[in-house]
Amino acid sequence: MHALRVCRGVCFVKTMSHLSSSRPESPESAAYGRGRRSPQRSLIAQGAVAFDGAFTVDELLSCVRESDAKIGSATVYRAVSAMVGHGFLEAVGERDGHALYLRCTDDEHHHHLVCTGCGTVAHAPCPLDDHAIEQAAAQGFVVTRHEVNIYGLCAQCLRHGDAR
Amino acid sequence: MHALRVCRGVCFVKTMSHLSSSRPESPESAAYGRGRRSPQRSLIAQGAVAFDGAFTVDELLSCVRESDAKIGSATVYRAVSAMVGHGFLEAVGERDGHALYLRCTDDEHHHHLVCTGCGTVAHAPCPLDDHAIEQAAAQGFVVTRHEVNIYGLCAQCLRHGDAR
DNA sequence: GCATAAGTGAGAACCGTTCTCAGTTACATG
DNA sequence: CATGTAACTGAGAACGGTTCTCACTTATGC
Repeated sequence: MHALRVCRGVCFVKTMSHLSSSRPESPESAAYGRGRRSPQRSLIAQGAVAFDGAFTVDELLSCVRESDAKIGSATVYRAVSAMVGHGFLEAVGERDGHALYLRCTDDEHHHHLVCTGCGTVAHAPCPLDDHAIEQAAAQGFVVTRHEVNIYGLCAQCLRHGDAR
Repeated sequence: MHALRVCRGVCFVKTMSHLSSSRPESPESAAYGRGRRSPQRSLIAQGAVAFDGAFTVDELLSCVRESDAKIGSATVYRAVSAMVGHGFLEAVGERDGHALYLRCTDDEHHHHLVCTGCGTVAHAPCPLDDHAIEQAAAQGFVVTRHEVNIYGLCAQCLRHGDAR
């Protein structure tokens, strides 16, 4: 696998042998399920894993283009939406009108606190506790879906004052 | 222009004498602050108040067009964003890619549970309690902004099964 | 191999929203 | 009341992130 370069402070040189390809239980099957494998989708999954914070499709695209300059944006959009569909990626809000995505390996349900400076992510417990759900029920509602997007600044960005 | 949807069951015929106009402390000053009054903005504020749930700009536009067929969509977008700026309206998520807005008179900080069937809204306490903020701080973050969008079905829509 | 269905790349289309621009109008001021 | 001016309006163009289309390629099961 070719070394992909830095994307938003993420060093991409980590060896990713565990992602190599066509192995029955590779992370790629986690990313795309029973879908077909392609070199492009491999690169895209690797790119997603290499970020250790939230990223936009644009950022992922630039990352991936360092390895394959001809990759199309539609391909990345399709791959991202497939990965979201398989629970490999998660949507975590937006920045300047661009959707933010995140690879999170923690299985337990929780939310994310995204640094608007650098995309670094911290975990936040799901605030929709029993009390909140009961309260909704008391008003006759059944909760079907919720989004909790929390934005802030990480310690490092606070020091440098580079909020976005 | 784009397909306009039915006014989501809100009847606009309610008399709104309290909103009439040019009164020093009318709700319109709450809607637009020190901005100039215009018949269009009056209608738009009245329309926003007439909905008793969440609505999209499109829906508000159709509503307002029943009183003034020539009103432009840009005018409604501008008025809505002015009202959001003055805290008269609140953004409460989206439905099918259309932003949802809400007139909420409760001053205390809280969130909203939007029925995806009819737009009816229930209150939900802000889940970002001290514990969550402390937990963020422990990870070096300062929280600057949060969005909590909760979607569900109200009792009535549950009965009729008309989820969207 | 071979068939075929899934994936790809380029670029057009989509569509909610914002911008531009010329015309109108509310309103402060005298 | 007249007047100046800055805010507002309406029409339509532009914007921009995302999705769709279509012809082509290719992974994969048989």
